[in-house]
Amino acid sequence: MAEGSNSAMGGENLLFLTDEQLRKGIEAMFFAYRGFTADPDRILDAHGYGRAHHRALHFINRTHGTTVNNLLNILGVTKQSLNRVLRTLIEDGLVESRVGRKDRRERNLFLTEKGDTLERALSEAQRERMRAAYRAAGPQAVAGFRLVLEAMMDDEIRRQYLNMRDRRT
Amino acid sequence: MAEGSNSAMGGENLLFLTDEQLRKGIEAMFFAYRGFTADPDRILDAHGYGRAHHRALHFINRTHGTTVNNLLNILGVTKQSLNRVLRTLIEDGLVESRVGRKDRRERNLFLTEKGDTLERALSEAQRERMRAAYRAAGPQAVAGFRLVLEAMMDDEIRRQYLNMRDRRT
DNA sequence: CAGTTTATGTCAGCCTTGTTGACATTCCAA
DNA sequence: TTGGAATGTCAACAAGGCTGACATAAACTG
Repeated sequence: MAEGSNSAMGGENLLFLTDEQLRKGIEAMFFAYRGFTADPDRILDAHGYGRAHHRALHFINRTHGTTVNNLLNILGVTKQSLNRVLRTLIEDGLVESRVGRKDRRERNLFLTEKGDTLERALSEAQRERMRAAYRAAGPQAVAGFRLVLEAMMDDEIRRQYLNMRDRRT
Repeated sequence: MAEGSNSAMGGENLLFLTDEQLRKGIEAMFFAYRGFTADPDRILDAHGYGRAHHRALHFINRTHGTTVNNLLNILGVTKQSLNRVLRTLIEDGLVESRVGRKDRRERNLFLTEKGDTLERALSEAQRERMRAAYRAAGPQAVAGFRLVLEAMMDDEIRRQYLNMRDRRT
């Protein structure tokens, strides 16, 4: 009977919106996010870094030469908070900060080779879990997964997310 | 660690597993989780609480009379960390801690009426966003969403998650 | 019963990563 | 050329993770 259970009753396509179904979705998000961060966390820990470092490395790698201000918008933290993380990454030689050419108030951020190496290790660990989940769930599930996640974002963030151009599809 | 590692190169049914697709999925998780927590965070902030309090309230509500130890397993934090949060909730009269009947070493945790009120406000805000996302994405997407999330959890956690019996509301 | 294990709570102290405030530098427009 | 806006840095504080040590009470075991 599990099958046609969606459209069976009066609410038609709303039957899956019971509080119970929603609660399951909420808990799934909570537990899945833990898994999602678990593998990089282990690597980071071994290097004495935290999740904040990972996020910085990810988005610097993603948009070479990005400015601090741009990074702030994406990460949604204060500049002071980001700066602390950025400083250690620069001191440790993972990130290079170059004074902007056009506007010398800006700093353009790049990964060094060392930074790139760590970023690859982190993202590969995370991709590996994502890949396994995608394989287990199948292509159609993946499409649904992305749709729901996108619908869950704040409007402004979703706009940014969708506008980030793909690098080599 | 192949360089241009494009996992799609060989198999047609793996076409969606390019590094680029995986990266998009990773970023979608990151941004969506922010949205997922944004509404409760605002409410919590107004009450002087944090996310840790929300998690405790959620799972106490979800499993009335649960023990401290059980909560520790679900939340995946140390008892010192949980205790700090629990203590303030008890002091503030949101949670009641009763000595266990069967085993008097245990403490069974319950929400008071006040605790229930806050929990409802928090979960309703979160459900509302989830509901909107589900509506926007459609039933089929929701099924995929849940499948991928479940596949992303750590094995032990997934086992717990799946075993949590439904409370038919 | 004596000794051990289990469940819980508490104190102290550390770390990461948020926050706000103050301030220096640079750019730009009036 | 000067004042305001933008950008980034330094300092200090708070939340909430963590570990370690220890206390208590109850349960279990030989």
